[in-house]
Amino acid sequence: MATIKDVARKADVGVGTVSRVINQSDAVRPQTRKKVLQAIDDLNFSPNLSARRLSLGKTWQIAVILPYLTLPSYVERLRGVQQEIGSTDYYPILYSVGSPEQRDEYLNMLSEKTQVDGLLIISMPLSRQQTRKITRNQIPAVLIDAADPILSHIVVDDVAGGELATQHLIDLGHQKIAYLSDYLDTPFQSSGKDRYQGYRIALQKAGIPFREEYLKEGPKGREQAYQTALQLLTHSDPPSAVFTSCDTKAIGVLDAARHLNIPVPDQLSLIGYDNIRDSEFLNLTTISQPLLESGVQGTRLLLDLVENNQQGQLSVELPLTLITRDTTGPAPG
Amino acid sequence: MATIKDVARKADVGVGTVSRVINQSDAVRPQTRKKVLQAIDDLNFSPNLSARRLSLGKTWQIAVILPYLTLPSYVERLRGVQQEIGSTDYYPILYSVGSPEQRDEYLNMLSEKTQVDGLLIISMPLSRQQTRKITRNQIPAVLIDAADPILSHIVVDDVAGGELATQHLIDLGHQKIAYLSDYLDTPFQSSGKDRYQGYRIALQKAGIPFREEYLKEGPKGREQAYQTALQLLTHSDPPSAVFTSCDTKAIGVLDAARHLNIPVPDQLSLIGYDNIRDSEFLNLTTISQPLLESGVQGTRLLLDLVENNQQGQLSVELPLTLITRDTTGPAPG
DNA sequence: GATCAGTTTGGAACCGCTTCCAAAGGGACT
DNA sequence: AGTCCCTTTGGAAGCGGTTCCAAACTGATC
Repeated sequence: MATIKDVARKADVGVGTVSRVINQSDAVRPQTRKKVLQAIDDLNFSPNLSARRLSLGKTWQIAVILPYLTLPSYVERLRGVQQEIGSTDYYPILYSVGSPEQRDEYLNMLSEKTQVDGLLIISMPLSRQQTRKITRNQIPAVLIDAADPILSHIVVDDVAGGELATQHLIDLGHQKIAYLSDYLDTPFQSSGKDRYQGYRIALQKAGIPFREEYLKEGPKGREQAYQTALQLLTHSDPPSAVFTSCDTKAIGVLDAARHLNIPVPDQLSLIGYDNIRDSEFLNLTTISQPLLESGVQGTRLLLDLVENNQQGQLSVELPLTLITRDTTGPAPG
Repeated sequence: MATIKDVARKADVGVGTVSRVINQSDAVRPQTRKKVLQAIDDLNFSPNLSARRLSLGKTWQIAVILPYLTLPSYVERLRGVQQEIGSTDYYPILYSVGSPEQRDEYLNMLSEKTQVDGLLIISMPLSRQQTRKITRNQIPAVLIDAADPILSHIVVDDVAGGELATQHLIDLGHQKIAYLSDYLDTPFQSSGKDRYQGYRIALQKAGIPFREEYLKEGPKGREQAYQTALQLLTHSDPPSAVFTSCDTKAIGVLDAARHLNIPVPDQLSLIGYDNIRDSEFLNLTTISQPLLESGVQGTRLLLDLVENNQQGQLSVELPLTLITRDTTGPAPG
């Protein structure tokens, strides 16, 4: 492989001049430039990236840390990252995380600098300690789909989302609205709680009293939701509408309604959250968040940090949208 | 940022010794090692990757060139790559290709060496010229889901797959079998065409005449397939079975059948291709190709090339399987 | 043709690591 | 204590770029 020295010799110039030509920089006399270009072409020269990086102290690489691509939402956010980064000189290195241990391993390694110019962390909240390590080492970092007390991040306003969903049901005339959720009190993920808060706000604004028996928490998953819904719907005074904290749960409720022969949306309106792929197929009304957009904006934010070496936290809140499909309708009676 | 020199000074040893400790190499006296480790810890030292790469003449990075992640099959193959590469010291850099121009740009750049240690090219046939450039520069490269006259590659026998699918329908007594596909004549992908060939072969073997109006080409995607299927199924003499070149399209056809109130599989049998994740949920009969496995094997092959610097082409053909689910049944009447 | 300011150029020094070679150190044996 | 061989160590050289500085060149002006 030819080096810059070879080119310099061949073109009968100094290495500095070759470097200047390569970097399209400054003033090189046209005839000199031509000589150099010719030599580069003759020798099929291409600069060594590692050398350039060492010299420049910059890698032009961004670490993208995200869960192993099992969920469509991860893929979608990644697509956003790619879309945005594609128009820059940076390249993404994928760190696909399959377990908490692996996550910690990667994060540890990457917070030691000199590996990449910045960290983009997707759908993965950080521990206090990890956050501290990153800030201490002054590594530009942005979280997508996770909040952080110190680092910049892109999130959605789940309180507003909860309100949006509930308001939709209220607008349809519903008064007896249940909320079915994952456990509200977990230290790891606050979205369920936020959505619940939105639910309460919407009720309050509409002057509908909150009813304890319409709030159901439980473990994650469709099956769990199915069981809970069976109870809820056979209650002596059952709700006419259910808002679930995620689409997976909504599907469980849909199963239960079908099992109990309760027609949806005639007898029961149902709204989920997240707009997962299955929801489209099942025609589930839901709240959608801008997944791709989160990747785009997160990348943009990170590159800003990297390039301008800006300090300070920036947190962006993306808007949610109501997707009206076939599982919500006017309140019966 | 601390360098190896700082560590050496602090531990009162030579830089060579520090390097030896970092690389867990050779013989360093335990007490010396301890001193060095202490200094490394004190200074929060972490070696500069660019320097190391320059010195070693190796990047530990693999370029993964693949189409923008629109199709689940791309994602699935990528997952295979990640799974396999995760257990090594290498890391993938994603080059997501959105257009032929971009593909050429990336390939050109990457064939110039010193950027990465190897090229993994997914779902993207190369031109003669590109192949030549890569071989001339002696860059280890492997194609997944595309054949090549010179470079190693992982493929499936799509002609056999097309035949397998069609034969399945014929076995069920179908005579009016449509084939719905991406555009057949594209320089970008040949699998659609191969599958089509298999379709024709199966028809011929069974003595069923080919009918022009049962062949539908069109752009990628579910929505497109939906539209096409609406036409096809409202034809005066509609097919009793449809074979689509991919599951995404099959799902579109399923939508159309539902929209037209055509029961599947009673009135219409439907077989897809690829066995994407959604197919399982939808109980779609399909031809399964080991997508994830292709990523795994391709990566393994490439790393072999990289590490052993082996020459010679290796081409692996992965087996296809018929997955019988609920969308195919006996021909009506 | 001498002077001068501005432009262009060559090349040493540097980025931070690995590795090779020679030198120093250690222990077993005479 | 001296010898020998093996282990351990220090540090210079090299990887291939960029950049800074001083030197060389340019041509306009007197």
